[in-house]
Amino acid sequence: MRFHKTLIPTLKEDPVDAQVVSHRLMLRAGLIRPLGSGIYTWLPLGLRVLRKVEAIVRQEMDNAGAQEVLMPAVQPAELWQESGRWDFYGKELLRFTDRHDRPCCFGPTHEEVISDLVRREIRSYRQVPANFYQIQTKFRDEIRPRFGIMRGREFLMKDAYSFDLDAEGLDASYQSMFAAYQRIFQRCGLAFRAVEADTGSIGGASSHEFHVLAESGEDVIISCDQCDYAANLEKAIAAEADAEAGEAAAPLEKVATPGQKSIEEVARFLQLPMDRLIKSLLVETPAGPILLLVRGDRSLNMIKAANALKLPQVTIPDADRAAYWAGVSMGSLGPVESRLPVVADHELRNLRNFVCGANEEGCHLRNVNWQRDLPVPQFADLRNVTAGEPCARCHSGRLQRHQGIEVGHVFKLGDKYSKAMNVKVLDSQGNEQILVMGCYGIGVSRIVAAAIEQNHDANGIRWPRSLAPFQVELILMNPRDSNEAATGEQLYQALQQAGVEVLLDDRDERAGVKFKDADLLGCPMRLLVGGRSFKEGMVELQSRAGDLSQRIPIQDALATLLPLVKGEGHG
RNA sequence: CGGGGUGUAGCGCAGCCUGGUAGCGCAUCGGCUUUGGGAGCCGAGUGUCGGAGGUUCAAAUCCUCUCACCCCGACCA
Repeated sequence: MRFHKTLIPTLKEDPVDAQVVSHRLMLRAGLIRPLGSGIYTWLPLGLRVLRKVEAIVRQEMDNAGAQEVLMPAVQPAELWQESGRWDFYGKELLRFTDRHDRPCCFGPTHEEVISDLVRREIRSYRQVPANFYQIQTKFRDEIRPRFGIMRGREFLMKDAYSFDLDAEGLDASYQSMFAAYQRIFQRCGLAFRAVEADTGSIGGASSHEFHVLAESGEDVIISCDQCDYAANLEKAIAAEADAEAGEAAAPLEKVATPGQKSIEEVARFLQLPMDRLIKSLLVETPAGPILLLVRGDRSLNMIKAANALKLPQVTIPDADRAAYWAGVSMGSLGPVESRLPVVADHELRNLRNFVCGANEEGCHLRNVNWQRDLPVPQFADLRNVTAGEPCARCHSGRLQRHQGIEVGHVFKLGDKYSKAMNVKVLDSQGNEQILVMGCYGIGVSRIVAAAIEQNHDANGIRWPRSLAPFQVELILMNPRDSNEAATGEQLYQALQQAGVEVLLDDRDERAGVKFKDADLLGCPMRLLVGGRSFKEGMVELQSRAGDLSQRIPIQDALATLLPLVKGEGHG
């Protein structure tokens, strides 16, 4: 491809709105341009990278035996009403009506559509297992799109859906996809980790997420430093501490704690460690207000809370409503003689002589004990684990905390959709049987951003070889010099004939401009034709990684370069 | 959703407080000189000042409404 004939609008200055590296570099390198909040045009260079990811995904899915289809982006509401998600899915679902006033949505995912297809077309147990996938544009009307392509509203996703006769079949399909995903992310040259995950609004039994490790990641993942336990923070658990030999119950005591609101303030005021306090959190749910308790030094995880309560959503009410429900300000709220339903974190089960709000303005209770002072509540997993806690699986390791970008997610859906939508076949005995489903997503466009987060330096992108828009950028130092131009042209043609993807920078610009742009664009290899070395019959070969810089005779250029760019590597 | 911020040339910004000829840098176009890490000089073009309404002799500037974009926020909110 010729630079001067291609739209590659590089920017010298950092776009002011871009907060993360990948967003900045994608704009600066001319890969994308924004159209609205969370929606982007992919320019020629960016599209090449996107197609690289797509091709890798497609190959591995095909190899794993999945069949490619392409489903509609626009879907009728009836399907979503049938699965029950029309009401359950919140504002993220972009809804609209067609000219006949029929409600529709722009598909954020395709469980309903594929279920509908399969129930119509697949009748016999002989036709399963089957796995269908597509690579398609999705739209999710995110609360707050940000970080460019990383969390856009419109994005390119690969989604696959497996159908099996029984749980064993689903296990096999799941494992096959899990393995395919590992190959995909390896081939993309990414450092990633598979973790146990919450199932979110897709629903279903068990699931794993694939995270690219990066500081800018929006998700927190927890992993053990000894065994292979790894989980999303929304799901991660730590080993429970052993019950301590019981401290004798001390007499209950009400203490005035004027003006001491936060756990920290109260702990300091009473000269107690924070883990002797109980944090009382009033949350709002579709089932009304509920009081949640975690240890003073812990934090509540709302997703865990929603799961524990078996409710779709748990939110923090605004201060006025909270005070109305509680009858006291939040700083003095507590579970003793509370009118509200109480759920406590597991960790509090063995806590004795603890401190909590007295439900009386500016007062706390100390030496509170379950049973004697208040009924033993329901216990559940409500809290975030913290780095350094012992691993629940191996008990010898310690938990670590990383940030990750979720690029893949595999679920065992079970019969959640197939039952609701009546997806069944006749088995070998002639009996109807509901199929069990799995679903498997990959954020194709997000991988492009994640790859940049992991592969860049101060000067620009450093593409892994497998994703680079071009393997080689051939810089013509002075296109107006006919000798240099002719040699550059020959090399350009020869490389193309040898099947090498090459970008010819034939712009009539100063050398410095082309060097800066080449750094920014991040092709793994750079070939300089012209200038000083040319006068000596040489060209210069450099790697973007900086580990290679050599002069080679013009006639040897092709032979030297080819082995370095052939095949798929991680460069 | 709540809170905050910003909208002025393609991009980055100043001007607004205190109303009175719409500016600067980069980019673009032309010319000359340059030419190995984002060149220099000379010249040129470029704007419904986000939109609507209002106040005023006069509005980028003041007031009201509105739209868009960005940031922050779910353990004292």
